[in-house]
Amino acid sequence: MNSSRPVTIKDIARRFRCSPSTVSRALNDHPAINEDTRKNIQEYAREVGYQRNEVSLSLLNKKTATLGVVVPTIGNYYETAVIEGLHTVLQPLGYTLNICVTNENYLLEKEYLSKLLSNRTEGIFLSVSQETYDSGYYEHLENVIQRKTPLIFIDREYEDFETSRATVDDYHGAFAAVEHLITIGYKNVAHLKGPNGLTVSEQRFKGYRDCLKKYDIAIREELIINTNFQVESAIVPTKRLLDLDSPPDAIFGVNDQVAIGAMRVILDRGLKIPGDIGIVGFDNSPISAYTYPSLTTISRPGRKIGMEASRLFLNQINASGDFTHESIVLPSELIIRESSLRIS
Amino acid sequence: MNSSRPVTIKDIARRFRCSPSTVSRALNDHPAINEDTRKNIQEYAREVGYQRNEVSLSLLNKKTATLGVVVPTIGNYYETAVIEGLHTVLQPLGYTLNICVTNENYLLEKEYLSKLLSNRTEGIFLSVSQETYDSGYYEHLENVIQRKTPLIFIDREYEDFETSRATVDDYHGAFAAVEHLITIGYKNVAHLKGPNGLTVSEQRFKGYRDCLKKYDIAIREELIINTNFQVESAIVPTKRLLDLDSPPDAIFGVNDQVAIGAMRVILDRGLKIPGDIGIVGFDNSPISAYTYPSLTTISRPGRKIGMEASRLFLNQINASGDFTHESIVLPSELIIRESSLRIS
DNA sequence: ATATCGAATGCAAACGTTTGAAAAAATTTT
DNA sequence: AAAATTTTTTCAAACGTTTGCATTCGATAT
Repeated sequence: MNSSRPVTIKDIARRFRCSPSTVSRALNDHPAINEDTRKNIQEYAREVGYQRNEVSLSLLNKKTATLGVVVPTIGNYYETAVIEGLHTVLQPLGYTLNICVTNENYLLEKEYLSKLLSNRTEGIFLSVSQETYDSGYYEHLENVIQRKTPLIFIDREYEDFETSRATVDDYHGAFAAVEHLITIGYKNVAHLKGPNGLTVSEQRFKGYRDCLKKYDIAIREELIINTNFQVESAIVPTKRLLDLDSPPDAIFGVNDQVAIGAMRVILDRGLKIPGDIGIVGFDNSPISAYTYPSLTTISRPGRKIGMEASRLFLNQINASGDFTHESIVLPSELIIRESSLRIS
Repeated sequence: MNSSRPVTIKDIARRFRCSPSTVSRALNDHPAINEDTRKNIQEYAREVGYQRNEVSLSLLNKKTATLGVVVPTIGNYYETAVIEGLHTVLQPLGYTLNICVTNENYLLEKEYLSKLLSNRTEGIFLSVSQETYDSGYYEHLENVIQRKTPLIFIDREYEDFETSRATVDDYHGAFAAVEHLITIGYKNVAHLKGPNGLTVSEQRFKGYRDCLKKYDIAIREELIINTNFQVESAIVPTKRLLDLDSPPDAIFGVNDQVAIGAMRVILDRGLKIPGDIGIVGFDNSPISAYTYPSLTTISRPGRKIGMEASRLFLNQINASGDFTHESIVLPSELIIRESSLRIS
């Protein structure tokens, strides 16, 4: 078919019987170009819809103005908030964000990173996939480091790597959540944990565990059950909790989704929230304020994380020699709502 | 600093005192290359972490294997499902998806499209922003058409453009939602409408309106109030509905978020769902099955839309001359849950 | 020894753009 | 009118890779 090759600077040069350099300069308002020439060329270019081939420029300047954002999922509120934060800072600086979703899949993550490097991406924001965590392979990351492509870890990270990173203080958030439940009188706090191995899951679990320790409450293994962050994954675990001989009187969910799933099961059993069972989630997703009952939760400043991560990246590329990596940990905050208001 | 320029084919050629062509062929397993040469070069390349510069290849072949996905937002379940669908089909074919979020902003949309064209993106999936709709400007789209870059509309579209498009049957979905409410006995169905002007909003509104017509129910303007798809935006409108002299006994929300917001207000007033007021949402978002009460809704096959859109794109680029654009409309389906189970 | 052949490698152009330096053209000064 | 100066344009190289064609080098057949 009429494939209609995009018009190039050479095409325009031919049309005006001049050299490509002249056209290039004319289009870029170079002062050495005659006023008339400039006008004519610019007008013609607009007419025929000329558009600079950025690919050739990227090759020439070794700059692509493209950044990779590699995340396990974009299904949750938090991730989209992070992306929005990155976008807020970086888009105005002319960067294009290349968003890659790994679905928690190691091979896909590896492929994406390789592709980003091949495409000469100028920086990569990475929240590693669960499979990567599990497998412990990380050569694909060493590749990035070797290329000196700035790599910023978001949330999840390998402790072994020396890079900048931005995370939310999951540990203290979780601690605060559980402490809140305990101080208002709940005695048996269960935890619907995230997938094992992920920093996010483990940090929140640690917060849960250490808080119980602080209040001299023995940890009951049967009160800790895994979920996968999805609302559905909370159903069976919650039922199991309720079916225990000595069921919990409070549940700390690894995130809001899981907490909402748990609430549903509890209400279905005819139990009262927060009367019989108190619930706390994590994320402060928009919906959490409007569930019935509304959900006590821990804020998780995704947008801010994105903006901080951007800052870390910019620091790194603007560094002059004496650069050291930075670790930003943003605080998370307890937001008390109905699901944990024990009527005392 | 040590900027560590990535190693190129020329570097390798120098090292082996051979020409770049030989290196290129060796790396690509060209049969004319001596077995030893090939092995040595490949091994060395692996050692030094050589990685093909895809930018130069893009320039040479005029192929970027990159597709643009321009959407107003990625905050909702639906959009992420669409992206997942696109991804499912196109990632295995080697395409990189460049996801651009316009925040419903015309200028940003324009800028993104221009950038995608400049970067020689091979196709664009577009769900136009609200501002674009409102303003009626669409030169930025003509630009894409002129370049013959395949343009696939998702959900929202300009009727004036001749392109392929994939949409969900919002009209009949909305119709079914309202019909469901009416047939089980609700008499005064309100509608929390989406922003004016958007296809999605208007189609659902039309479904609402036409269904009332079918059952000879007069349309009461005061029962139709705008929201912006966000859960918060349903609060004030719902209160206004409940404060009417003759309040509705059912509400059809433009999406699940809005419906959930409405439910919350209604429950806060001490009214029963579905006893006093029936609720139907739209999207069948994961959370809708686990709200309390669970939400009757209309399914919206985002993943499928993404896959269909991919198919349309592939059809277009593989077409041999006699290509005509296609419009796919996927059905949406009523999913009955507790929020509309009137106890009769 | 020479022609013939096959294998292995090199040359050069191409993709589209920018840019320093050189060249050409136009203008001003002497 | 020639020289000097300024303005405008062109040349050529560069970015990294691929690829058709030519070349080189041995080896084999005559």
